[in-house]
Amino acid sequence: MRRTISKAAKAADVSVETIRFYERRGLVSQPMTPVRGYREYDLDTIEQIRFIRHAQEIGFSLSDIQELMELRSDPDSDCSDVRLRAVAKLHDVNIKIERLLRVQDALETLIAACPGEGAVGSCSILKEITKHESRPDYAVHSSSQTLKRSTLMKTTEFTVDGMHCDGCAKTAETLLSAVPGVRKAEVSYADRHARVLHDPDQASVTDLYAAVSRAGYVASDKSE
Amino acid sequence: MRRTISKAAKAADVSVETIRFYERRGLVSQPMTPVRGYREYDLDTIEQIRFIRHAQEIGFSLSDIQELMELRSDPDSDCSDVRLRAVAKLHDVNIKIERLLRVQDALETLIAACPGEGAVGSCSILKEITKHESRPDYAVHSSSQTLKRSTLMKTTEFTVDGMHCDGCAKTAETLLSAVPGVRKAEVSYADRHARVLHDPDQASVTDLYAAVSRAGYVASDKSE
DNA sequence: GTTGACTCCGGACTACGGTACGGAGTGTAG
DNA sequence: CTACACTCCGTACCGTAGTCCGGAGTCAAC
Repeated sequence: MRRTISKAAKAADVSVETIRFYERRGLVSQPMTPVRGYREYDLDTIEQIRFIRHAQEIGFSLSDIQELMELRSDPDSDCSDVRLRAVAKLHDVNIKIERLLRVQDALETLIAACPGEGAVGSCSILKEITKHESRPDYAVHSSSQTLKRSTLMKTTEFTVDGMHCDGCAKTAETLLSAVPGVRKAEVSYADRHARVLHDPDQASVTDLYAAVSRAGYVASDKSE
Repeated sequence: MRRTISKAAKAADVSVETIRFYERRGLVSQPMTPVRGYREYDLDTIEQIRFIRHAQEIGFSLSDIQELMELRSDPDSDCSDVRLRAVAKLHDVNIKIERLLRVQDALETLIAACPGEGAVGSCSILKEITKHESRPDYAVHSSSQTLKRSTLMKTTEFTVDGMHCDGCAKTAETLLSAVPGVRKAEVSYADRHARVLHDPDQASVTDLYAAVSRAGYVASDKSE
């Protein structure tokens, strides 16, 4: 029995439409054997689809996954490229978690303060939302952030431990560059050393330390 | 100077298009004074827009906010309705946080295991994603979940403390009903008592306890 | 040889929260 | 009085990850 699309879908635990969608997006290669108009699927394709679902589960978008798959099939690409993407994704996830924790906190506070009965006019939750002042954390359209750009740049140097190759150093550089306010970042694996040009008002030294520790490295003052 | 839409937008810190979008959605009332074709905005409308943005920050969707605003302007509605929505939203947020924490954990494990260099062929991250088995938590298209429906229902009764009105009881009921596997939930404020009809395979007693504790109430075995 | 299940394919639709565009009218400063 | 900024309105579009639809072709069993 030939493995047509619905068998493949069952095997990979997705819907037929999903496979077709992945094909359209170029995520999985269309099988090149349209025998009499029907395509046949090999185990390789099913493996690809499984890979996609697993990568999705750990937070990668379909575009990310496309890149990962290209890396996987390109013999010139390095494992550090993959690692870099994973670290970047972890970074995104951490940011999302932090934001949600703040939201959780706000909601819990609101709920705790609410008597749970009475007229809406005296509802403490609605009152709180109405009067609540936006904290800078939340500001999306804050014009001050985009305007304040004329501050002095500063170079900070520190020690980074826990790296075991040049790839790690590159990872750390990328993470540091991603911190808002960082203009330039150089990290040396051999010297266990980082040099960062940044606006201290936007990116504090603590922020820099946090960025490298996100990848599992340990930052410390170079004098230590 | 009359307050036209761009002034209102600046005052509420949103874009003109956003205000127009809210108007189309019926989120803010269109000012009824189109003097010579131009609409004028009063402070009330700006207050409404601010309310929307604040509510968004704590996780409410525009549809939620529409409901909240209707509640706010309806003298018959009760504060418990608002509380209910906040609790439901907190519930959503908690679920999102849990999911992200699992993702965070998975990524951290992957990154920690990665040497950070070498050919992609030997990349531990890609290997791990490829072989990784879906845990039931993650399963989205799991057919077993939708098919397994013929199990026996069971009624569980327990004590709920910490409620201070009938609204609280209603909140608890809603939360319990939202637990997958729960068919029916009754909570009495007067008796501090809950009676839940559920599929014990899908919704354990622990799940039920967790649901009510999410709203700040305390569940315990009725015999205690 | 016909019925029913399956496949092919493109295109439209879902939810969410906006953003962008184009043509016409209006307000105001120089 | 003219240029430019602003406003009105409807409509189309962005990204994300699919889902659904309809017409046409195909496969296998009865």
